[in-house]
Amino acid sequence: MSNEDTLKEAKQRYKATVHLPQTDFPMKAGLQEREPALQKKWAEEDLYGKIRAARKGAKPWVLHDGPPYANGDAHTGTGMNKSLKDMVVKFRTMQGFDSPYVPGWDCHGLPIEHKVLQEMGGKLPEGTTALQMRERCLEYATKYIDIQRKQFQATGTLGRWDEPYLTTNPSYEANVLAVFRDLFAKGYITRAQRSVHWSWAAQSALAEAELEYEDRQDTSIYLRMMAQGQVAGVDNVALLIWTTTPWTMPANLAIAAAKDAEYAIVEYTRDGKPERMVVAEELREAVADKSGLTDVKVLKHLRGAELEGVNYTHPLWGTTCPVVFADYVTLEDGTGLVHTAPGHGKEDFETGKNHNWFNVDRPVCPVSENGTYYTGERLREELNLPKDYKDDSGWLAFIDGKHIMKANDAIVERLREQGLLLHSEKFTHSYPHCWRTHTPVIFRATEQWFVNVDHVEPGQTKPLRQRILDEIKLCKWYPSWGEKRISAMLENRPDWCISRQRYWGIPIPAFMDEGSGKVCMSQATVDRVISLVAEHGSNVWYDDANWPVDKLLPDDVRPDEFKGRKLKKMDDIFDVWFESGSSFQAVMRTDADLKDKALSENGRTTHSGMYLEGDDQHRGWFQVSLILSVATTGVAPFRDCLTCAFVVDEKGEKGSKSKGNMWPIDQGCRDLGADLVRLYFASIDTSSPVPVTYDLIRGAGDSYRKLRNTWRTLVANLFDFDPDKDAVAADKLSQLDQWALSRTAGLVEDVTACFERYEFHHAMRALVQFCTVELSSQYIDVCKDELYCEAATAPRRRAIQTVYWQVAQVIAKFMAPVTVHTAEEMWQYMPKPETESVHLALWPTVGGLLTRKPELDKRFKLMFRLKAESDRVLDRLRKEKVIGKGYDANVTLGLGNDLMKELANYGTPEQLQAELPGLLNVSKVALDASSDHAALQEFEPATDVQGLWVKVEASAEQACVRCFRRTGDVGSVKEHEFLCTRCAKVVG
RNA sequence: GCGCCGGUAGCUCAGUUGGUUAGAGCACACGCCUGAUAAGCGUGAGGUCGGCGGUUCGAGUCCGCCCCGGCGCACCA
Repeated sequence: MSNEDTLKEAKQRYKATVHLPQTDFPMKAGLQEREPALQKKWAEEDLYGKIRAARKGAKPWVLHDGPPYANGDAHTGTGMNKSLKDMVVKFRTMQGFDSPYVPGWDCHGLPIEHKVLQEMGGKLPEGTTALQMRERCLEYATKYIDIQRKQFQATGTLGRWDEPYLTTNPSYEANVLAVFRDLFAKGYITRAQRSVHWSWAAQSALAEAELEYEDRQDTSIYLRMMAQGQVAGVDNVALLIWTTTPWTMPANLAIAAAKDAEYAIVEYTRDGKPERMVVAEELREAVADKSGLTDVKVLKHLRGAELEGVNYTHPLWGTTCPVVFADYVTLEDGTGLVHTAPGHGKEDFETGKNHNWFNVDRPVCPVSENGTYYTGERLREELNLPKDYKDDSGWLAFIDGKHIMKANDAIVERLREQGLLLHSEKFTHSYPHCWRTHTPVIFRATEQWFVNVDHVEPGQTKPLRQRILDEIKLCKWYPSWGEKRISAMLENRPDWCISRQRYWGIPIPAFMDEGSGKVCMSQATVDRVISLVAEHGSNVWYDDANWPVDKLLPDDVRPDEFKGRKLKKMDDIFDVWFESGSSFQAVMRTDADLKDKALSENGRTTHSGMYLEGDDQHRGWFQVSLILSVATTGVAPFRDCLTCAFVVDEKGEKGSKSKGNMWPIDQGCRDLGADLVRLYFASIDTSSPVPVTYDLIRGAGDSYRKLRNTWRTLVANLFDFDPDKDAVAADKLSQLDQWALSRTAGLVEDVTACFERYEFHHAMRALVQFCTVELSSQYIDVCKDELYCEAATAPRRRAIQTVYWQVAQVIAKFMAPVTVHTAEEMWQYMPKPETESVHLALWPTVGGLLTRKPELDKRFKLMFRLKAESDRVLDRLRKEKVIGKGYDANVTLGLGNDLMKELANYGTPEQLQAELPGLLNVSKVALDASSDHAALQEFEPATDVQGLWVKVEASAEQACVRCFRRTGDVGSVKEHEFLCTRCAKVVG
């Protein structure tokens, strides 16, 4: 055999004695195949049930799920919401809390009713009963619950999916009514005539949360309202008003002016004829410019107060109307004289009410629920015109039955023909729209049920609004500005209109005496309805055949004045927000799995630990939940309120189903892997708009692969490690091992703190950073030689394996709430895992081996800085082809006095010279503190360490064929001529 | 109009109570290793920290004004 052959053969032979990593844990994730399989396994083995059993009796910490609407696909944004919730629940579970997750759905409401009506051809067909229609709605909702459930489950979210809460469950409905009953008992409920937001397309009143502001172009008009008699001694004067809603002119009852403002009476020429009008002095020029008036003369200035007693002739009806004063008249836009139509404006309504222009039953509101003017007699009646009114002008016939949006332009033209229109122009402004039909909303005076937010209930000193604001302060808001936002909203919000004129919902349990028109409601009557609904569901209200009024409300539960009277059921249903806002009662306080799981802390008890939704819920679910919970139980429904922002597409546009720029969440999970999608959501700051595209999510693959591969290396080196037998005690660990554990302990502190604050992206950053720097580039790289080349059972090797084992557990656990499938897959490769599933394991805590050692952190920070300087010079020599791998080199560190002293803290020169080759991944390191390094060419000054010079030279020594190091002692053991002493001993 | 949140490398983001020469990952360039291998390691280039002014021995960080982006609230008669 030639020497070369001998060497080759020796390499082969010795290689077999090296403990190379071994693992079946695949490098490639294959999420698309593995995730569904794992989910199936979890379902079959009932992992959720096992978690519940394992945490039974533990301290509760419940995230209460806000119910998504049972309509359409669960898109990416909804999926992000569910994923974040699952992260919180899994984290709290791992912290040892009993943290059940009961998902729910919002099933009633206009959108479904709308869809079903469309399927029926636009309106309820003749002969179809409300009951039949409601059955269809329920079918529709049920269908989408099944669809969405599968979509949500694709994210790997665990929970009580087989028994979610539904707002259509009779028990849920009964609880909503119970909340109403309590409010009623405490005096919060009023029924009153008010001007409310009204969607003529949806034919229903709308809540603040159901409005979306969109830009809209309207025609704004400047209209001359002819004053009767003199104004401040001037004849023939018009009062100039401005409006963007000409369709409200028929309902005009007055003009409002500002008492303290200065007005001008001006004269100008139009169409060759002189005209006079009153306009606010401040707006005079602007109005004249816009209207193209040239020769404007001011005849007189006057205070607003001087307009007192002035009347004008209604431009349509010829009736006499007054000028009044109102404090909301401003001089920013318009003319300083405000068209006032109490039937179509909130403030106008108040003005009308203050002046007793209408009795409670009948403000002037000629517009019907579908947005058309009333017709015939009804129109006359609603307009409150004199009985003998002759429609000489033809206005009555003109608007009769017309749709307001169509009438707008026609009315403008007609006013122009009458010569009353000074000017008209297009005007773009943001205007409230119905969130479902996307049609402009109007104000319409109707009779509705309200929750009075400023009511002081018996036994309380503060109004509800203030008590809610107090509770808000006691909650924790993430991000913190959420508190300001919701406080501001609560401070400003009007009373809550809770009635809707629809079918698909829970009926407001009110009866009316057909004879007297009086409303019949008492605690007893509501309780009666509650018990029926609990048993039969809310359909009893619509089931006239089986539940006629007298059976629904027998005499014995009626208040005395209604006994024996002919009653009818009233038609209103609850605003869906009232339903979902009652979930703290219908779910948290009554569900069998949740009712004893309120969160108690520092003497304060809230019905749940957390609500987590999109930040649009500040004006939606959070707010209504707060109102109902504080009003009925005195406390907020949650301790923590976490919000996330909307998802947006690559152009930054809000993702929405209707736009089609977002895909269903399960599709993304299937195509990319649920863990990747979840990791992406956990890697980004979800408090500002979250951009979501396939490419962006694929970008999270970098982090994913880093985590997976680093972990794979750890576990691959544990193939012969049995923690029970091989784990070593703390005193057997090297300083480097302890440093690694110290850094891990630091990571535990950081990541835990981040999870506690729900800052998943900071936690993930810390984790990935740790894997990249401390593990991959530092600890793992440095440990390879000892791990591979020492004897299998050598204390050094077992020490490193002990560290790997510890660190591998920590990483798998930290990944568990986020990459739920991958962490579970990892867990199956852990030697002797502490639990059957990673999701049953306990969150890592600091202590024992995982102890922070700041002095070691400091020591190795310096060591790795030395390594960085050495690497820089090594790299140069590599590029110059002087050396290849690090073991080809010997390094001499030239040390200044200060650095030498600093190093002395960490060991004698001999100790350091023994330790550093390993750390620097070179064959030999010498410390030289005596030369004048600056003067020596072969020394290169360090760039980032004061008083350090580096010299690198190729080693002349022979490399050990087993460990590749050039230690200078190869062949010292006769039987192993190609090995260094260490390897020879190991091989034996 | 009022308010909130952002603006740091080509991209995604860190940057603690003001404190050496502003960091990381990806991407890019150049190398090494072939015993983490559809991996791993190293080096490099890349920044007027949105702009201007102020406080300070010292400002990405604190203050004021402005610009840009996002959002919320109000007004919209």
